[in-house]
Amino acid sequence: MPEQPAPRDEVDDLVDAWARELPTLALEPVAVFSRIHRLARHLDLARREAFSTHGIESWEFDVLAALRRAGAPYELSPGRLLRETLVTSGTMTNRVDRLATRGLVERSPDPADRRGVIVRLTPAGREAVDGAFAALLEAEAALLADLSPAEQATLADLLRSLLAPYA
Amino acid sequence: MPEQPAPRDEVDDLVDAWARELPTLALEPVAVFSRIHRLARHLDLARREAFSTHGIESWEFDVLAALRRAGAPYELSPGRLLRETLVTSGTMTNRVDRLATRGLVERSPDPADRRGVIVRLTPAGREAVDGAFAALLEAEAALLADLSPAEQATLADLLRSLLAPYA
DNA sequence: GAGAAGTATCTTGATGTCAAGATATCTCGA
DNA sequence: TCGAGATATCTTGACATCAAGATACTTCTC
Repeated sequence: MPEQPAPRDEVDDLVDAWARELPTLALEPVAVFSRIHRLARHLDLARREAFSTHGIESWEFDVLAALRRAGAPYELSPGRLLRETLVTSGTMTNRVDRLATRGLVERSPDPADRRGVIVRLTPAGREAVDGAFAALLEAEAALLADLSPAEQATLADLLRSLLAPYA
Repeated sequence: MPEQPAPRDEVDDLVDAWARELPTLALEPVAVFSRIHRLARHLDLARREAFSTHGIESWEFDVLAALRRAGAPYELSPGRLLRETLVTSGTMTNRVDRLATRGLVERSPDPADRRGVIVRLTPAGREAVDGAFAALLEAEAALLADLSPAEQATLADLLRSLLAPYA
């Protein structure tokens, strides 16, 4: 039950423009995916903003958060980290290097596998990620304020359905 | 009316992990925004895949599509293009350079403003963008297949509400 | 109409990411 | 036990992007 329907947005204009130029195409997918694309972009900016007050960047949060979610002792392998964060191994090597330089993580050899490495959150890293996560939740909650709890749940369910094929 | 509820997804696991580690935080926003983030990523891959069969890349499509939507004679200024595609001026200069080299757009001086430039779609550019757009719609429609038309409309409406503050 | 401020585009230098490949180590079957 | 293939991480080189600034032109104000 939206209090009032949302006004036309930029994607409505986008769909109209395509409809005018290519009237024979079925444009329904654009209304969904173009909005997801744009929201993701705005979300990135909001994340950057929220994290900046805690002195970390989005890519740093992604890595630190994966370690934090793992629970004490906050350790994961680089391979596990890159699977969690969907980046390549070269990128992860670079990220861990820089986080270690900043003292937010430590690298140590894996005693069980001499090819392996263990990345562990330092106390400073844990402090940074916990603060940044709280700030992120606060910022995101503000973005959801116009939706009722029921609408939020409906939205989450519909998004889960779209994500299901990738499980 | 979903035929059957979607199975648990990776974000359900993510939320559970955070809840285990930080039980006092309200995690509702994560269920929405983390899915949007992930969907945007999968969507990027799907776009790349759909466009590759037409020999163009995502960034090329973004520029060509803006020109195509403008309608005949398919002309826009670089400034207008960068506002449409949300990139910086340096990026747009680079993109137009490469598209012109490939013969998909042409650059000419703006007769009305000697600072200005006009970027125009060539016939080859129009052919490329129309084919790529059809392929994109087809791929996106497949991703939406599990949602009923009513659910698709609900989803689009909820996303519009989230996007409204940025209008 | 002359100067100041605004606008449009391009250039430069730094950065983060990726793809491909190199190196070291492990695992499993013969 | 030996070797082939799998696995884990790191290195390298190329590239697209961005931020900041340079240049050229236009518009506004007095």
